[in-house]
Amino acid sequence: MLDKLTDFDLTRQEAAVYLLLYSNPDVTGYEIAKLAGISRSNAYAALSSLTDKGAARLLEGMPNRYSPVPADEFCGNRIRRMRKSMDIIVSNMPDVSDPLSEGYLTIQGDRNIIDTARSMLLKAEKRVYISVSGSIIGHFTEELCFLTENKRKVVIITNPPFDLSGAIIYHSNRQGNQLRLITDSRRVLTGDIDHGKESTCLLSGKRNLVDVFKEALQNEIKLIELREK
Amino acid sequence: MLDKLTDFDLTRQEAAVYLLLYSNPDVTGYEIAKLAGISRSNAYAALSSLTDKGAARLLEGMPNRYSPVPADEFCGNRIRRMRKSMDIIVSNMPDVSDPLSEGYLTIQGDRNIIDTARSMLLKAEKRVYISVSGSIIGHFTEELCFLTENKRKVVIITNPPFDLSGAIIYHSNRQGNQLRLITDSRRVLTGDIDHGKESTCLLSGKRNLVDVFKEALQNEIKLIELREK
DNA sequence: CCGTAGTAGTACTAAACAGTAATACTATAA
DNA sequence: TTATAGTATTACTGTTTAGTACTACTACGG
Repeated sequence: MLDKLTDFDLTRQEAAVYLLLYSNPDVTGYEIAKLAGISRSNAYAALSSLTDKGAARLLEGMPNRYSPVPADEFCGNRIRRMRKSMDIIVSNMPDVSDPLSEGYLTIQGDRNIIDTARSMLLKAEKRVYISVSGSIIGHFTEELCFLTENKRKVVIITNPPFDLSGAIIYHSNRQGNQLRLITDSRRVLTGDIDHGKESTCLLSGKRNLVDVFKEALQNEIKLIELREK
Repeated sequence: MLDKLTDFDLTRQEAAVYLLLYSNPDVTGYEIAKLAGISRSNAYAALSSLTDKGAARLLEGMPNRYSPVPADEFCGNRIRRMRKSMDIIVSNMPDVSDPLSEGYLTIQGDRNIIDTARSMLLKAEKRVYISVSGSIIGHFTEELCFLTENKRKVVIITNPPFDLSGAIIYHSNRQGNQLRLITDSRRVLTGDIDHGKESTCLLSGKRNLVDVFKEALQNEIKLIELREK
């Protein structure tokens, strides 16, 4: 929980104080210091900072008391502000040329790989082939639904149980943690995944590489079909 | 622009490097150091960090080259992650008791005041009275639209020109930067605004205070109506 | 072949700043 | 006298920024 709150620009101590406010609304700085086991100077500093950041409210009086701003409100405000910043950034950025047809980009870490795959899926215009284990496919449920709802051809190879209305699904008792994703026969993302920060994938738009992986996936599908007879 | 990017967990140096990648895709760390006027050790550190954070991609080769992740993708990923964190935080938080009927909360800073007002507006179930200058009313356009679309009674007192379909609007050549907001005859937010961090407002649910401000607003409306005859 | 210049990358040190931890002090209320 | 309330200050640790030093490689001219 503290970690999640640090995503919203709070220091660990501020996050701890915020959580304390939640279970003890209308407290004084002195009480917070005692509850948190931190010095009063830090408690007052944290409360002041929380108030500035819109996570707490001051009930002025003698003594001053503090209340938390509801988490959905505080977090929602922060996210909305970031959306605005994003709009400003995106509208001020030039278009970036697409490097994918020139070579091979290395994507490291599960998080970045999953983010990259999501982005590819959302930008797909015609068809998508994805082959990945059951533990990973769940990350893409929303994007795959979006695609099937928008009449893209979606072919999925994964472990049972997995179902998705509108998609063509091949069940395979695949071992190992490999990801293969092809979108619009133009981009491929492939490599190992589910190894935390150590996962490494390759992202490319090179036509020959795409063709090689398309053929590999088609062969995988044929083998599954043969096995089902 | 650097400031906006620091909202997305980049240091200022990383943000500067990211912007450089945008105008110079497929560069080496050595080139980045020269363009940014920073030491090569910092350039490599920044590029490594940007790659970890999902803002840049590595084109492995001799030498290594780097490309930016498109800003909408990078920022979108970050915001999505924060939404997830928000969901976790919100679902793990107990309901917080409402302190508003007990006293007077102090809200400081334009940003927090506007955020608080937005929250009050979105939670309004029946009617809203708001009196504020034209330079501020624009912050609430979206929320006010939402209210009128959802059949809440919305009464607005502000400077011309301002219009909103479905709301009752009284034009007033008001001076000074005062905000008065009453929602559902139960909550009031009032004080000065448009003074940056120095603005201070009071937020309360005390019935007598709400009644006093309701009467004050009704009087303001009567005066405007008389003037228009 | 050697020397020079430029490129590529990493290891290390240092200053400034931020976050955390703590002490000391003043003032007030119970 | 004790507890509460709040601020000022110092110290330590970690991060960010700035920089130096070093090794290794490539290209080019003499």
